[in-house]
Amino acid sequence: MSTGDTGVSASLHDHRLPMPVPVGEYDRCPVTDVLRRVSDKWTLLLITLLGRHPHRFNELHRAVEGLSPRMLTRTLRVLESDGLVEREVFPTLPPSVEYRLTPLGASLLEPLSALAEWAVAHHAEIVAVRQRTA
Amino acid sequence: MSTGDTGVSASLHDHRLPMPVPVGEYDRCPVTDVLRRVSDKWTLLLITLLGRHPHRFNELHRAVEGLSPRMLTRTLRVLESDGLVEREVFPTLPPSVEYRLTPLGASLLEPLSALAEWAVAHHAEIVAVRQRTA
DNA sequence: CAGTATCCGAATTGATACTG
DNA sequence: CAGTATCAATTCGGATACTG
Repeated sequence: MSTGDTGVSASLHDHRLPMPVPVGEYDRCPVTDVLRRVSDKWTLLLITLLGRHPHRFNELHRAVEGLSPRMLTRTLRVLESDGLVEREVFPTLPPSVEYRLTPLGASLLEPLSALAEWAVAHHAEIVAVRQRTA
Repeated sequence: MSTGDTGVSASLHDHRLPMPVPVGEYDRCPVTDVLRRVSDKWTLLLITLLGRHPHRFNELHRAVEGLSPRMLTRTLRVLESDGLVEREVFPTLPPSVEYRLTPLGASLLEPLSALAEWAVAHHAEIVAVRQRTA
């Protein structure tokens, strides 16, 4: 890092966003799109759990304290409609539904890990600064 | 990847979060904390721009179409209070204020790039799935 | 079991006008 | 120039009750 200027950031946004960033363009920026998807209240957690093994609906519901069925469904549906999660229905009685990461979803775990490691490494520092500021 | 099970996801959340994830604990999870910070509407964009070179307030304002002074200030203040951005006031007339990434902020560009590359590589696929679902 | 339906409060963002 | 103040609109998320 700090080779002088923008070696790092260049790779962040230089998939031809011109410098004066029109927000219309920016909204279609892949990075923001993905980031905003992944970063709502429950998505990351669900991806992580599904990264371990497939889960049934109520299994997820039980695993995550505070997550209502409404938000669980909503979050899974978005993930599904983005092709990150796969939903399989077993027509048993009572019905059983299994959710698992698609290969695409699984591949996302990798870059997410880089960010996770950064977060783990630097979170204390952030919190410290935050408290000085507070 | 896909060595069998959770090689990837393990590094995501195994800083000792037990499997039944209590949300109280999860809210203090460094990963989510950082993700939620970075992923509001303007933060990533501002970090990216500041990663190129320091900017003055109105320089950022002009650079990002659709960003109101209110949100610009708010976003910068949060970044500052997290120690990712540094604010320097030059007591000229009229006043001039420069924002730049701190070393901590700059170090965040690196993992962000990993995610950015994933996003660039897979965004088309996501969009395609989305449209089939829509 | 696996959801859906409904209602409501909270948080986020935008628009705009004003100030040291 | 670099913000702040105010108000309105939208979106997000929680609680709860109900259904095939």
